[in-house]
Amino acid sequence: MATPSTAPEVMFSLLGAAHALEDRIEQQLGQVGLSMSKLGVLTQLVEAGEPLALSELAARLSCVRSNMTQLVDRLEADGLVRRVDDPADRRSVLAAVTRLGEERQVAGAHELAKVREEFTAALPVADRVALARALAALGKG
Amino acid sequence: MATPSTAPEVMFSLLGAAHALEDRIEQQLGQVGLSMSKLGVLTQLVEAGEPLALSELAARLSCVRSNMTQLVDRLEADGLVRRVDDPADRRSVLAAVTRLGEERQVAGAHELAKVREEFTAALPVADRVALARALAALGKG
DNA sequence: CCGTTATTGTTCATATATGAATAGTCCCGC
DNA sequence: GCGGGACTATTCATATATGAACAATAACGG
Repeated sequence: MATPSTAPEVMFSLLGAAHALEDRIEQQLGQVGLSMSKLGVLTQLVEAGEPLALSELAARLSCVRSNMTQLVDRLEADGLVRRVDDPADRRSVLAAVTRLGEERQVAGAHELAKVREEFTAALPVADRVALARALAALGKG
Repeated sequence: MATPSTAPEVMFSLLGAAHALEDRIEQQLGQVGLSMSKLGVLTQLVEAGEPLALSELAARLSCVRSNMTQLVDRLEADGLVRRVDDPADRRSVLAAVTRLGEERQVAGAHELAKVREEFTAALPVADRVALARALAALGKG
């Protein structure tokens, strides 16, 4: 017989594991004065290699625009990003990463890589493959 | 050769899947005027069968006490919970579930069960077992 | 062209969460 | 007994997130 009683438990295990992982990432990023949200914005800007509209950032990071307004407010207060007028569209406001922002992004990515290594180390290869497959199945469903 | 490039991806897949699942749960609970947090408190109170101190609730739900203060504020405003003095300890404040709160807890648990069924249906048995094993490995690490 | 529609960022209200600071209360060692 | 340390809930500041309402601007159809 299978283990029917594990079904509900697994869902909560998934939520719990993700929560713990998030806490771990936030803690690690906190060491360089970043959060997952802030690093996400900086990384998008660095990868794009040019200023992006707040609207575009919100779309890429899957959040609403009002959230990006506040996030960029805080990043600007931190000196990691600058608001720039969009010459092509007067409605639009672009976020440009600063020199300090670029440096911080590198530092943040490094901290994130550490957590990724921890994660990988804690998970035997067979389990990692199985986890990937299971999550893929969930994503399709 | 293994698939080294999947390692980082899996970590983010896990976060993404958990995020999507949480959104789904919140959406479903929203139909009966609840959130995960609120349902968590109500369920603890119903299962305990007696009023619990806010401190105890915070411990059981793994959050800080100031969060519980606010959560119980909102639950009280919703009429789902009542603050009661603890006769045995004047520092303590107990949360007592109301009749309406009990009814709502049942409704919320029902909505949650629906999501659990969806979850189970989206995940082939083999994947569910593999997922459980992988999450267990993560928890131990 | 010009009016309708869509888009953009911001503001506000709200929900959830943390952590520091505070006031009240309890309890233990002496 | 009582004084100091531990525990209680609350308040405040802050971070993150959503969604509604709004003003400015763009874009498009006729």
